[in-house]
Amino acid sequence: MEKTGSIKKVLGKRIRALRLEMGLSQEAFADKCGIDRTYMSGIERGVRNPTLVVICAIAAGLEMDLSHLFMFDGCAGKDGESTTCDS
Amino acid sequence: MEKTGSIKKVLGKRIRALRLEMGLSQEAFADKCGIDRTYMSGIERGVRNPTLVVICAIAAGLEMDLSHLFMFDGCAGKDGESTTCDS
DNA sequence: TTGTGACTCTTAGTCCGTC
DNA sequence: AGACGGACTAAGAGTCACA
Repeated sequence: MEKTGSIKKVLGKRIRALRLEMGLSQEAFADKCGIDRTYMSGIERGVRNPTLVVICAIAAGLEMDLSHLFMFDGCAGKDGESTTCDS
Repeated sequence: MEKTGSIKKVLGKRIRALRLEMGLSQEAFADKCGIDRTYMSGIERGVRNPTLVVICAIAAGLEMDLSHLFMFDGCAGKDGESTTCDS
């Protein structure tokens, strides 16, 4: 395990960007997700490796679908080419 | 934490369905993803709570994008309504 | 307002089996 | 082929004080 060293960072950046779009502080957002502030900090910085249920809670806090949360860049131009994981 | 009791089951079913589409056995697929046979069994049955990197490894094993892995049903009919987590 | 190290407790994840 | 259990090690969950 622990190839895929970057997915955590990529997701963290994505979460942070989305949080900022909502105009929430880390603390306010963490609270909304039911997660500790410092834990959220670690996730955004990509140093934590959250589990499915935590990711799901974050998606809920973002009021967003899980599939949308993982649309990092090439959201949906054609069909099958966007974020094939592991950078 | 541990609301969202069903996301694990939903994802597990999705993974199993996709694996079967590929015509792989649980063991062969687990091997392809680089994770343990029994662990994969638990994930498919929804009793395990895999981490981001494991989910990513599975997506890679499915030769599929993470965002696509989480498109459970209403893939993209309208816009914002498909799998808003936590059933 | 956020980053970070350290900490406890739980669980992710592996490996051995049996049914 | 896959469900399920036990035992184990590594790592995540969740929290704190402090910068």
